[in-house]
Amino acid sequence: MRGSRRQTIVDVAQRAGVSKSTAARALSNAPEISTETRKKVLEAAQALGYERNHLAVGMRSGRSGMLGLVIPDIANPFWAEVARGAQDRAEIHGRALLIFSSDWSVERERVHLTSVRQARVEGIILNRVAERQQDSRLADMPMVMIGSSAALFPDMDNVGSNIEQGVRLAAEYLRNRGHLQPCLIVGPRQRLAHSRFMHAVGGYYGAYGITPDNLIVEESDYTPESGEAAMGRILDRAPKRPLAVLAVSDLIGLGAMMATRRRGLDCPRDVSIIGFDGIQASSFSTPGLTAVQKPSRAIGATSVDMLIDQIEGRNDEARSISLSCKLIERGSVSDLVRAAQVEVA
Amino acid sequence: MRGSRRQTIVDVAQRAGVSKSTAARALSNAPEISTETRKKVLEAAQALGYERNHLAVGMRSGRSGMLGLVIPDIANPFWAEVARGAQDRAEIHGRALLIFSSDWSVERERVHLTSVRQARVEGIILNRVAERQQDSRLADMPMVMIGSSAALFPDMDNVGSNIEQGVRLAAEYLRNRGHLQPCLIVGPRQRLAHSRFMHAVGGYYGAYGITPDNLIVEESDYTPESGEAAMGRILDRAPKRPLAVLAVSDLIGLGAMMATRRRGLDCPRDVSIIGFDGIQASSFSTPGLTAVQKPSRAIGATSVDMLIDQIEGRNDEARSISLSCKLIERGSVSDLVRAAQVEVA
DNA sequence: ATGAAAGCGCTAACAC
DNA sequence: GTGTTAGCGCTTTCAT
Repeated sequence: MRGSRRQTIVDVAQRAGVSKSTAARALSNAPEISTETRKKVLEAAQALGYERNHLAVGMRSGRSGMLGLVIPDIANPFWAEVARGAQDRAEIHGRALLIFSSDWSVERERVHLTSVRQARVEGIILNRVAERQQDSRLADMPMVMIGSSAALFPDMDNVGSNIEQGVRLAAEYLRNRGHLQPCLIVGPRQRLAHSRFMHAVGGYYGAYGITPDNLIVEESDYTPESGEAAMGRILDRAPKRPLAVLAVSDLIGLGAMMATRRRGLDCPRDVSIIGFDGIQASSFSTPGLTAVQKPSRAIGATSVDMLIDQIEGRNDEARSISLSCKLIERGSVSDLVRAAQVEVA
Repeated sequence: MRGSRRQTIVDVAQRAGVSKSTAARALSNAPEISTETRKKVLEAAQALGYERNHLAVGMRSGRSGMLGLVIPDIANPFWAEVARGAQDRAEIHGRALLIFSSDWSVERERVHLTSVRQARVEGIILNRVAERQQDSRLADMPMVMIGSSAALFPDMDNVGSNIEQGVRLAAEYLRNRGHLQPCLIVGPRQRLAHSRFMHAVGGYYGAYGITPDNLIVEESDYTPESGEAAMGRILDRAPKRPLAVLAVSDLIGLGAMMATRRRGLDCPRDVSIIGFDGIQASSFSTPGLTAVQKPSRAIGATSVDMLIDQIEGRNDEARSISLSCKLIERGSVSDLVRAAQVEVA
């Protein structure tokens, strides 16, 4: 059989002594077929080493068996986790995943979106970099938005982490340990994730009469290097110690920790840091980075489930799912309250 | 145009006032077409919002525009980097990437291999988990093997890191700093990567009259937890301090560092550790993990280039490319030699 | 340089 | 329950 031409359904049908369509029915587990015929066909397929041509299937039936996933960067630990969750789930639904990294570039995102559509994926899961108003070309096929940009598309299915709850988790944790007014290291200001984060922060601290203007805020890219630089600026601006920092991502928080050390300061004694992501790398620093963990894998898995629902025509109107965050306590935040009590005693 | 049926090449041809085939030629940049006609067709396509159906293209031409990538785990930092390298390169060649995680399971690998073949990818890049003798079904399409398993397929294109050179880099570095006989934490013994690693180790140390039997060796999975356990066993077996450990992966090395700390020992003073991977997470530990860095992205990129060469019919016989490793010096290895000199002085 | 026609491998109506 | 037939949208001879 090696080296010979690829077997088609016709070959299988011939060998099984049935018609093309009967073979097709047997191969696709159609119900209206006799057990005996099915067995014959399956045996023939097996013997021939037949492998269904999904291009042909997709062409005829409209079901290509593929889903598109367009994210900023597959090499970023957070997005890699999301991708893994999506992959596992897609496998369960019998779908393959076409994955693209837009690298936070609007232009690359556009190109990739075109690619997935041309590949005739059945649906697209997208973390949108271009956060402008809705692009009409996005509307005409099953699609699920993931991450913060989802808010811009209220009429679309979307799934993300519950930022409000996550921020509350972090802020409460800080507050319970005596850090009432943490500094913030936020992401790029033009990104939607930034306003969502600030809104959540404002919501929490507003109740305590603190507005974001009262807080020291520095901006950073989602890299440790940039986080380190931002922390440097905070240290310049805020000579008071001890001090606490809430970083919008773990990588940034980790960078902040390096800056702290580089200045001869100790984390958590002089500087407390809390991250936002919950990636594995944060468990390796000393101290480990206490962080709010986003439900990365679940986001990937859920987005696929929602997409399949759309594809199969269940789910009439747009759903918005927001998955809870968890706090991973490690050692990067000091407990000022306990310290004070000990001192008194 | 919204909501209406998807535009086909026939629609484009009609609007441009040419035949289907002329439109097809214009759209695929065929040379034998007048500039004027091409322009007309392109405009029509643009106006209609036409998007080429790659399923149909693939079906007719045999070029689906897709490549398959089957790796152990996209959420593993090393493999995520490989995937990113492959992705960027695939984009350049106008190909999309179908990515699967086998999770080190032979069964899942088999299933995924079937999936990519059914999707009619033009070629497959594979890190083989099942390391038995050659599977005949792998031979009949363009394929490049990546990682250590490649050695089992001498008649296939393959690309990986130069383990011998990497081990030499690590061993030499250790030796120069007075660590003449490091302990080893190796990966699962049944995996081919293990024998390759041990062979390289044997090659280096043989020259110094040291056989692997003289070395303390512990086995570990590619996780920090498992590495931590393995380090615990080493510490039990080897009471002598200071001591050096060469770990076969960064995640394992990082785990070893945690075990060291947990025992109240100091890295690098009591225990020196060197890793093998060069992932970002290793830069966050204290001390940072000195490690041999494998050329992960380059492996991904090169594998795609080789695959495209195969697909396009260049490259008659199997090539084996092995990319050099680099040493990333951080702080996890002590310098016994200098320490001794200082003492003397 | 362009058009007509065939057909890639499959599924979905429609017969029987 | 099974066979027949007609395409899905495109590329590719083969004419012209």
